Amino acid sequence: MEHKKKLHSKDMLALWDAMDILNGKWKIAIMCSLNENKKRFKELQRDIGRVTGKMLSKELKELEMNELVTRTVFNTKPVTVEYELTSYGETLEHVILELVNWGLKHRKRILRKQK
Amino acid sequence: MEHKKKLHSKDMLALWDAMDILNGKWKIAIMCSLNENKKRFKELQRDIGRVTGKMLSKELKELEMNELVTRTVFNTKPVTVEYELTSYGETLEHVILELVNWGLKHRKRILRKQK
DNA sequence: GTAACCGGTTTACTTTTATAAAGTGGTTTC
DNA sequence: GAAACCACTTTATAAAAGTAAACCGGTTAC
Repeated sequence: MEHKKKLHSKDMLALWDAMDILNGKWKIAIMCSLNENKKRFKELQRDIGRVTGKMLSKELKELEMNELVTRTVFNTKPVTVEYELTSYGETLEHVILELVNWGLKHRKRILRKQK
Repeated sequence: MEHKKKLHSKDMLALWDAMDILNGKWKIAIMCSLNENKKRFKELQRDIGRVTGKMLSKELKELEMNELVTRTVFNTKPVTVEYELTSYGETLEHVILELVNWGLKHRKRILRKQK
């Protein structure tokens, strides 16, 4: 019976936290869009497509709460609101790239099977 | 206006795939438990705790479908069923560790704020 | 003055996810 | 023969997540 390292409960909590923060249908799409460059509300909505105002607003609030995104209001008329990925938000890049890498391998694997 | 690399739609699909596979309240817990060593249904249930039979069975089926876990039935009486992480399942370790690392940093950050 | 854009919020609804508890068919233990 | 374990499945319900569409106050363009 081979034994590999078991994650401590502290690690498990950290894992839940990370998953929790990434959870939500549009969060990753939002961060990927903002990683390109900062955007306004409607710009984000057009860029992501299919997302409703309600969902975009909800997920942006959650990202803001976790300090992954900043929201800046300018006193133009009509008001301009800019969303930007924080430097802290950028630290998620490694995680996201790992997910992309694994996902790409997974897709290749699936395609091989279908032939 | 600084431009960073934008993820291609292919990468975005891969990202959705990966998130999709990790999605579900107990999936990561199951894989972490099985990473330690293979286990039977009730062993898993006791190890994870709080998970209902229905959920465990559902999530195991999904993991099996994605070939991350194998299910082996032995003709003992009563039947023995063993779940084991596949070598493919083990390739998720990098992803999981990235998530753990980020989560740990995140928790430290939160604690600093609370002082 | 009316249509359209901005950055949302509200309402009403559907879908998905998760829970708790009981049941199933078989086996072993006493 | 009663209780308990195994690996589940079924039923019924509740909570969470997501959607579609209308609405809001304000501003600008025609």
